[in-house]
Order: sequence, then structure tokens, then C-alpha cells
Amino acid sequence: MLKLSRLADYAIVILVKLGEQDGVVTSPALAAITGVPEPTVAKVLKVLSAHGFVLSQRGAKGGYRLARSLADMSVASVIAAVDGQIALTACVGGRECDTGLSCGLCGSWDVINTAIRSTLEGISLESMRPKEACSPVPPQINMLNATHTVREGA
Amino acid sequence: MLKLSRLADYAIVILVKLGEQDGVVTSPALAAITGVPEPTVAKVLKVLSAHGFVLSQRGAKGGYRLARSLADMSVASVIAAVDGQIALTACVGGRECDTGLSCGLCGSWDVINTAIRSTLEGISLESMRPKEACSPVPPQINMLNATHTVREGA
DNA sequence: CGAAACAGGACCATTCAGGTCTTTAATTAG
DNA sequence: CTAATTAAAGACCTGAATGGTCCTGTTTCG
Repeated sequence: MLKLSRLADYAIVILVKLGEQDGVVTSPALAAITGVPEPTVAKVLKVLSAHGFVLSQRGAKGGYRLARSLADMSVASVIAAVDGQIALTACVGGRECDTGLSCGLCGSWDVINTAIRSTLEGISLESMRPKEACSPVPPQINMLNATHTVREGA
Repeated sequence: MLKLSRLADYAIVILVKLGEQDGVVTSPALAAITGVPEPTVAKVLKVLSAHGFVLSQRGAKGGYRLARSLADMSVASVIAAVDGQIALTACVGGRECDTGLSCGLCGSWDVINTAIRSTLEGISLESMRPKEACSPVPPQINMLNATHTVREGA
């Protein structure tokens, strides 16, 4: 149902959380904070680093920190970095589909794609910050082996 | 890359094409028109029928026709029918994620979800109709085994 | 010199969407 | 009344892609 990839989801959460810390933060630390498994956090961070969202510092006492403020990062840019081009369909740029379909709708998809893209551009990570406490999640939950029961609400 | 499911894609193409025909159209006929394999067309049509987008007539001389005009069908409604609820993430409705993540972003995702949804609501199938001829697709291509090379522009 | 931590890539496994097939029921034509 | 046509429904299989893990190398600090 038009869903975001898990990695992109993580990326946004990680960036927001990273923005709340000060100083450099290691990936294991971020894993503990977010509940996302360490290797995955590391992977996401690497991508974010490559795209200039975070600055990395190698070696002992190294870690990551934001490259710029959350207000300067749009949801669209993060998704694009992690998942690639934001587009609902393969028909991008007014070209004909590379499927053999004679859909004839060609350029029409572009309307949708750009609409979605600009919608996402308008939302900054800053606006994703939690406002009020909304999580009635019991604080005792064991973050280490959080079971990750990602069950989609179909 | 936030992509639409193939079925939803087909559904839109099929509806638009169906709107261009007059009288009832059989699924094999629609398959020929769109280039989508027959069984898949039939499957999509069944879903669309169940959701009231098309009217079906069984038996000999049967087929499908639009239940209402293309202008009265939003892209959002078609996607919702085929793929289910339009939402980028599992966190819908301000509830906490059912993952063990302490993301704390809870309600924030809702902003994105509703933004996307309303964007898609604003686009009708009528506006997806091809305006000018845009397909330089060679007419000799073999539609039967169209390879469907959906290669994402990463 | 050794430990800590990022960098980069390869790799495996699971999931799920896409697609096919079979059977059943309805409607029309002859 | 019978036969042919076509939609309805659902089971099932296949394959691609995402998600996740691990390994090796390199840098930096104590």
C-alpha cells in the first residue's frame, strides 16, 4: 500500500534521534536509543554519511553527528538518499514506459510523481520531532531483543 | 523509492482505457488493448468490480464497463482499493508503532500520510487521460511476452 | 601497540507481490 | 433445453528485492 521502505523509515528515526543527542554518537549507542539492530543502524548511517546528512569521525572516540540542522533536511531528501528517486511508477520524465505496455498515459504519471515529491519536500525532519508524549509504551521493555513485530495494518 | 504496486498501476491504466471504449468490454479484449496479460487483467477487474469502480455482466456477451465517470474516480481511491490503505508507514492514527522501537515519532508520521493521501485525492483519472501522443513505442513490439524490465533509476 | 569505531562490500534469507491455473456459476444464443 | 461464453473465486507457484548479517580493512586515540 504505497509504503515506505523500512530502511528509509529507520533513517528518519535515526536522524531525528541523532539530532537530540549532543556530541558524536556511535552506532551501537544509536542502536540502543532507537531499538533498531546495530548492523542495520550502521548500514543506514553509512548511506546517510555518503549523502552528507551526517558527519562521521573514525577511530576510537569516533561516531556520528548531524551535518546540518533537522530543519534543513526534508523527508523527501532522506527518502531519496536511502531509496533512490521518489517516483510512484517506472514512467518517469514523460518518456514511454519501458514495459511493453501501450498505456498511453506516459506523461500523466509525472503529475503524480511531482505532486508526491513536492509534498514530501515540504516536510522537514524538524517537524517530525515528537511534540507531546504520545507513547504509552512501557519503559521497561527490553530494547535489546525487541522482537520487531512489524505487522502491517492492511 | 516509494513505488506503487504494479497492480495499482495496471488498475489505473485499465480504468482509463475502459473509459475510452463504449459498451461492455471483455477482459481478453482489455488485455489486448493494454498489453497486460489476461489473467492479471481479470484479477484486477475483479477487485475493481468488488469496489464498485466497474460494473460486470456475466455470461455470453458479458464484460465490464465503468460504474461512473473517470472524473469521479480519484487516483487515491483506486490505489486504496487495490493496495489497501494509503500510508507510508505502519504508524497510522497516532498510535505507537507496533514495533518495539522507541522512535517517539508516533503521530508525526500521520502528517506525511495525510499529506500524501490528500495529494492523491486531488488527482482524478480523467486528468490521467493522454493529451498528446507521447509514445514513440514501435507498434511491432511483441506484447505477448513483454519483458517488463522495470529498472529503477536508483 | 592495541583497542575502538567507521568504511565498504559481499552475501544470505525471508518476504511478498505478481502471475498462472482450475473450478464454478451465470447468462445468452441457438 | 442445451451448449457456449464469460465472469467469479480462490489456490498455488515463482521470482525478485528488501532487509539483515558478517567480514575485512582503515583510521584514530589512549
